[in-house]
Amino acid sequence: MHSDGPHGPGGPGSPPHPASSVGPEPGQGHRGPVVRSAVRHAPLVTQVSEQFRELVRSGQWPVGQKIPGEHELAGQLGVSRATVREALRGLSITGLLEARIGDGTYVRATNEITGVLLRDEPPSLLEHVLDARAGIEAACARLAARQATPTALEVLWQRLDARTRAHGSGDVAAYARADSAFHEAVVHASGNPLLVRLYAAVAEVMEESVRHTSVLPEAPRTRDAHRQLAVAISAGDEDAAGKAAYELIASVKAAAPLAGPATGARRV
Amino acid sequence: MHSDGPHGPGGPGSPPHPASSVGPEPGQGHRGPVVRSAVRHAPLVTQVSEQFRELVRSGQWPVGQKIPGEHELAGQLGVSRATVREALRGLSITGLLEARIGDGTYVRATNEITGVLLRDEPPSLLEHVLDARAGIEAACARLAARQATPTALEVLWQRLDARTRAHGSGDVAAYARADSAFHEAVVHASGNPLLVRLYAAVAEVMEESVRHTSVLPEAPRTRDAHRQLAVAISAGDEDAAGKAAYELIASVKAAAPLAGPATGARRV
DNA sequence: TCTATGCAGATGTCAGGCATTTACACTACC
DNA sequence: GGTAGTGTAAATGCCTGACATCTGCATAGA
Repeated sequence: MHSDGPHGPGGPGSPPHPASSVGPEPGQGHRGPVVRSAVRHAPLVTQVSEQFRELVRSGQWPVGQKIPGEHELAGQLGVSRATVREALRGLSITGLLEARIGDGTYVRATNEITGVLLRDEPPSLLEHVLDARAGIEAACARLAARQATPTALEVLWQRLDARTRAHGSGDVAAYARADSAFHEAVVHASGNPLLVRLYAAVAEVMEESVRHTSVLPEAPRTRDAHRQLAVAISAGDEDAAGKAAYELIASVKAAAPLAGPATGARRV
Repeated sequence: MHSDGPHGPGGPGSPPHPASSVGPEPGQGHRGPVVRSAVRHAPLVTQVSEQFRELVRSGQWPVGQKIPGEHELAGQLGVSRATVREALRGLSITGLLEARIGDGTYVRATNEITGVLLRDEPPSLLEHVLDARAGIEAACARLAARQATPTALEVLWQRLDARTRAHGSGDVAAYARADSAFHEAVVHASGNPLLVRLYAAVAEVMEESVRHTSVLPEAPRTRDAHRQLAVAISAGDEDAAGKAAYELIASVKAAAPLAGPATGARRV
């Protein structure tokens, strides 16, 4: 070595052992809090960053919430503030978090791809988002029609039923959730993890675009479109499945003419 | 203020003025090197990070290349190493860069979404990537058939011609480029920036998956598929355009049966 | 020729400091 | 009573300087 000091790593009074996690429950991180002396340890920053990302993704740090301060996090994790800062900065640049000077750091998105998309093209016409969503869902629908497992099909129909029931109940929040769940079932039935991720990102961007969504009574055309989609997938008809996905979005557009970003839009 | 010191920002001997850029040509950064006292300045780290990202995206820092060291970057930009580190860390976490301890920092991807995808699901069956690509391209093809501008159509046919010529020439590299250019033209013709970004990401993932690509003579079916796609888009036939995009991928799959990731695959 | 060694340089981590901004409670004034 | 101004605590932003540790490479040795 080109330089030698009398004290251990981290200068005089090095921290004995990083311990404790950040979330509410102590000692149950992603894969343990922070391991410093593993046989082949990954950089500390990476571990810390991973931990934060897990907290965001798992919902322990919900979107919009203010997370603990840098000093506090550093203390809890037993690492220096610089390390925490680098980790947070990474997630900020990714778009997952957002640091506000003099205030604190807030959670901005759950999905990293969403973060990137939102950061670079915030307005992004709602029509573009809808078209992209339709395209990905159509692709998934085709794949699902070709190769969906029986289990996936069962889930699909269950979700469709739940969606119909939720619509009848009048509970808008429940209806919105059921609707999302149905569409996710379609995407998952494709069996393609890549498309699942891309869809999730686009869907989250859409959520962001139409935050002030007012759920209106859906048109019969829209309701039919949902059923047609499930039917086509179950029948294994690729072309029909793809077309149904597009018809679905078309029905939504017809019910809510688009005029620009953040226009009053309906649930799909 | 709760504490006051006799010296300026950054302790004794603060840097007089950040200057000079990082790239080969001095003084021509993204929008000037680093502006510290703007009327409403964004955080320095953000500016620096933006600058690095631009260098990656513009190709001044090509994929695979080792970028200058942190100390050097800090010196050139006139900021502290901590700031440079935070900026680099952000891009590392995103997947754009990759830091190797004791060695240096390397460029890993041009597209941030690609970086995220590669980081989380590195293996990702080649078939999944192909299907995702086909799905997005099909969606773009449908949109293009509906609303492509005359200019976009002209570009499309030009690229198809160029692709055919490149194939005849036998120059594999040129052929690969021409092929990519054609597909990009299809996607751009959709007029949807969101889909353009997603396609670029997936395409880059594919490049990574089939790095050792050996370009084989394309089957007649594949060549026809390319032409059919252009025809359908020009004719404004949505359904035909979508089907053509899928047929294109199907023809490639037929010519090169997939057995797993990194299987010898052909150019599409 | 092959192997061991040492050096230079890179990233990783830490500690501590001060600057700047913001939210919020408090006070004084109208 | 309501409003504008003020002050303070706490947060992020930025910097300095040091040391640890790893890696690539040139060099000296077997």
